[in-house]
Amino acid sequence: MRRATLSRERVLQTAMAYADAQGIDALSMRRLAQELDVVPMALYKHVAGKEDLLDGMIEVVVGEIIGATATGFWKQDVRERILSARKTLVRHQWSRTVLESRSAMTPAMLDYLDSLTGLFIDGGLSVDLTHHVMHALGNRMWGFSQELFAATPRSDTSSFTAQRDALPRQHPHLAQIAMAAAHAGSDARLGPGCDDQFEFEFALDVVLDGAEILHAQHWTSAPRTSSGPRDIRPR
Amino acid sequence: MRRATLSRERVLQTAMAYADAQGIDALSMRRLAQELDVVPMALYKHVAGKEDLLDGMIEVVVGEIIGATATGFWKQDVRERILSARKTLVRHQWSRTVLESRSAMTPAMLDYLDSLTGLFIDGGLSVDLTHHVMHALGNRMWGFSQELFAATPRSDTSSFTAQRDALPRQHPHLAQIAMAAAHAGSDARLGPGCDDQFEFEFALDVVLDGAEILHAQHWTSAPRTSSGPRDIRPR
DNA sequence: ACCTGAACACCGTTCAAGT
DNA sequence: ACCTGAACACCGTTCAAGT
Repeated sequence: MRRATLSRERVLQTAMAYADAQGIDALSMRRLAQELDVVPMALYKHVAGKEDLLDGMIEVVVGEIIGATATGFWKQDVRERILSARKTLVRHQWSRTVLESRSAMTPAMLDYLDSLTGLFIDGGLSVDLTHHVMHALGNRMWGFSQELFAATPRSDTSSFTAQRDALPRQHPHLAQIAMAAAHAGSDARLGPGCDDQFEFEFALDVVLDGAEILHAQHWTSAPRTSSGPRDIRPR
Repeated sequence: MRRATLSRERVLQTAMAYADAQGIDALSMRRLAQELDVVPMALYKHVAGKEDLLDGMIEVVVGEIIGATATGFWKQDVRERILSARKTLVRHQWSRTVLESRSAMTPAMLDYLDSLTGLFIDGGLSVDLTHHVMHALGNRMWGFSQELFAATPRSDTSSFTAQRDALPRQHPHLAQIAMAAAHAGSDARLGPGCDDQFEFEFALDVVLDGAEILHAQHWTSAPRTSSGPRDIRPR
C-alpha cells in the first residue's frame, strides 16, 4: 500500500487528506513527500510544482459538485446548485482559500461557471443581466462566503473579558448585534454566535431576489460605449 | 534621511510603499530590512513579527477612510461610506489580500465596522436585519470584491487563441457573456472586458435595495431558539 | 521511466552579543 | 535602548546523477 508507485491521483488524494487534517498552511511539498515516504523531488514527476498541486486539488473538489435535478424555475435551480456546491466545498475547509488564490481557472471551474450561467440564461434572463448577477454573486457562487465576523477582536494580548467589557463603550452598535446574535447562542463572542448556513442563504436570497426583480423590470446596463453617466439603479 | 533611526511609523510606511510597488508577495521581513538599510532583526524592535507588520499596514489604510457627510438617508449614507472606503483601499492593491488574511480585527477595523453598522441602525433598520445585511455585504463593505472573472482561463501552456476558439464549443454560456462584455471593450478576454467599478456598484446596490425591501416588510429572522424550520424569505 | 542527493536561494524568528 | 551576527528550522525548485 505504502510502497505503491506514485501517481498524480495518489499525490492529490494524499495532499487533500493532509490539508483536511492539518490545514492548508501545513501542506508543503516537503511534508507531502514525507507523507508519501518519498523524497521531495519525486513529486515533480506527477505535479509541475506547488501551484499545479493546488490546481489539481481544486479540480478534484469542484469536479465533485453534483447538480440537482432541474425544476424549470431558474431561481430555485440556481439556489439548489449553489447550495449543492456549498455542501461539497464545505467538507474541505481549505478549498475556499485555495480557490481564491488561483490566478487562472481550471477546466472544472469553467464547467461549473458555464452550467450556472446557463441556468440564468435558459431561465430567460438576458445575457447582460446574467453577466452582472454573476459578478454580484462573486465567490458566493462556490457556496462559501468570507465570514468577516469570524475575525474576532484581538483577545491574545490583553485579557479577553476586558475587551468584551470595553466593547459596548467603544463600539455600541457592534455590541447591540453581538447581544442579539448571542441571544440564542451559547456565548457573547462576535463571531461564533452566527449561523453560517443561515447567513449564507440569506445573502444568496438577497442577490437572487434582486435578480428576479431586475429581470421583471427588463433591466439593462446602459451602453458601455456612451461616455455619459450610466443609470445602474432599477427603474 | 536614510540613516534616520527606525520607528514603527517608518517601518510601516516603507512596507506600504514597497507593497505598492512590488506587490505583497515580494514583501518579506528580510527585503523590508534591506529597503531600510538595516539588518532583519532590527525590525523586531518596532514590530512584533510579520503578522503584526501586516496588521499595522491595514491599520494605517483603514484608518485613512474618511466618512462622507451624512444625508440622513441610510441607504445613501451607507453607499457613500462604502464607496469612500473603496477609494481608499483601491489605492493599495495589496490591502484586499491582507485584510482577508487577518485572523482578528484591528481597532480601526472595528471602528469602521461600528460606524457602518450605526448608519443602518440609526436609519431605522432593526438590529436583527442590520446584522444579517452586514453579513450579506461581507467583505464588500471594505469596498472591494474578489473579481472572479479576473481569473482567466489558462493561457500559458496551450496557445491562448486555441483556448479562445474552443470556448464557444465547451462553454457556450460563458462565451455569450464574454462576447457581450467585449462589446464595448478592447478585446474578448473574459476578465478585463468588465468594468470593476460598475460591477462593484451593481452588487452593492442589489444588497442595499434588498435591505430596503426587507426593512419595508418588517422582516425578522425566526427566533433562533425554535427548532422548527426558519422562514428566511421575504413575505 | 522513475526516483534520489545535494545544493541554491530564499523564508521568519530565537538567542546571545555588541555599542 | 537600540541594533547586530550567526544560527535554526524551515520553504520551493534546479540540476546532475543514480537504478
